[in-house]
Amino acid sequence: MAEAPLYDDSLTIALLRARDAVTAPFREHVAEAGLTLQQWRVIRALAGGFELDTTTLSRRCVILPPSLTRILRFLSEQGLVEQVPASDRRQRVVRLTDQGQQLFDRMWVTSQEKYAAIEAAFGTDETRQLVETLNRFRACLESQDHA
Amino acid sequence: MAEAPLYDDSLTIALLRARDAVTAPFREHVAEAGLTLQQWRVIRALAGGFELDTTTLSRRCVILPPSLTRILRFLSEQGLVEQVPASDRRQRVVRLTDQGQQLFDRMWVTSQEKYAAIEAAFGTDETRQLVETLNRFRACLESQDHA
DNA sequence: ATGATTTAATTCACATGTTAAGTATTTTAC
DNA sequence: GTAAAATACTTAACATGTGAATTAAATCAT
Repeated sequence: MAEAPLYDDSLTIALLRARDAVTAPFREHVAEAGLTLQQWRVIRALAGGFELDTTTLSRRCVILPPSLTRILRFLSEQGLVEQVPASDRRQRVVRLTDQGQQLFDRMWVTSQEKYAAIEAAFGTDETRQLVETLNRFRACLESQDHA
Repeated sequence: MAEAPLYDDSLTIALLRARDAVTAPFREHVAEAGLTLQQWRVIRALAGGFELDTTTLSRRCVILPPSLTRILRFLSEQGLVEQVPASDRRQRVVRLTDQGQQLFDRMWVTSQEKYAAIEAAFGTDETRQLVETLNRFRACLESQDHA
C-alpha cells in the first residue's frame, strides 16, 4: 500500500497529491466557464464588491505578483474586472465589473456544492481540523525561518 | 489571526501555503546546485541505482509527463541522467549517471538535515500524523470521484 | 498474419511559477 | 526642498503546469 521507502519527500509529495485531489472537481467546474483555478481565486476574492490592490490579492490568492499581472490583464480583457483609481498611484486597485459579479453568482452555487461534497466525504470536523493543522504547520515553519 | 471569512477556499489555500512553507528551505538548497525542486525530485527518485520509466517517474514525483519530458532533456544535457534500453521500446527508461549519483550524494546530507529541522520544529509525531492524514484525505476524495 | 485498438511518450499551445531586473511613485532623511 | 531609500508593480526570461493532438510501438481480435 505504501510507496517506496527511501523517500523523506513524503510530506511534500503528500501535499502535492492532496492539492491535486481537492482541486480536481473545482478545476473541471471553472474550466467549463473558460477559467483557470487561479483566475477563479481572484474573482472570488473580489466577489461582493471588494476593491483590492495587487499586493493584497497576491497574498490572499497565493499567486505571485508576476502571475497576477497576467491574470488581471486577462480578466480585464474579458470584461470581468476593472481598475479603480487609488490614492497611492503605485497601486493597482481592481474590482469586479457587473459582468464579473454575475459570472461569480452563477458559479458560486455549484462551487459551494462541490466543497460541501468534500466535507461530507472526509467529515466536517476532520476537514476543519486538517485546515487548522496545516495553518499551524505553516506558522511553525515560518517562525522557524525568521530565526 | 484568521483570514477573511467569505472563503470556503480555505482548504486549497492552506495546502498551497503549507507547501510553500515546507518547500522554501529545499528550494533554496537545490538552487545553489543549479536545480529546481522538480529536477531534484527526479534525481531523488533515481538515486541508488533505480532505473525507471517516465510513467513511474511521473507518478512518484507528481510531475505530469510533458514536464517530465523537458526535465529529462535538461538532466540529460547536464550529464546527470542517461537512458537505458528497455524491452518495451515505447518506454523511456532512465537512470542516474555517476556524475548524477555524486551530485545526489553531495546534496543528500544537507537535504536530510533540513527535513530533520522541520520535524524538530513541528514535532516528529505530528509531522508523521499530518502526512498520514493528507494521504487518507486524498484516498477519500479519489474513491469519491470514481463513483 | 493483418488491421483495429490500446498504451507510452512526445509535441504543441497557452497559463502559471519563479527569480532577477526595471520603472514609477512615495517616503525618509537631511 | 531635494537626494537617497523604500515600496508597488511590471517586464523579461526561463521552468513547470495543463489539456489536446500526435507519433510510435505493443497488444488484441479475428
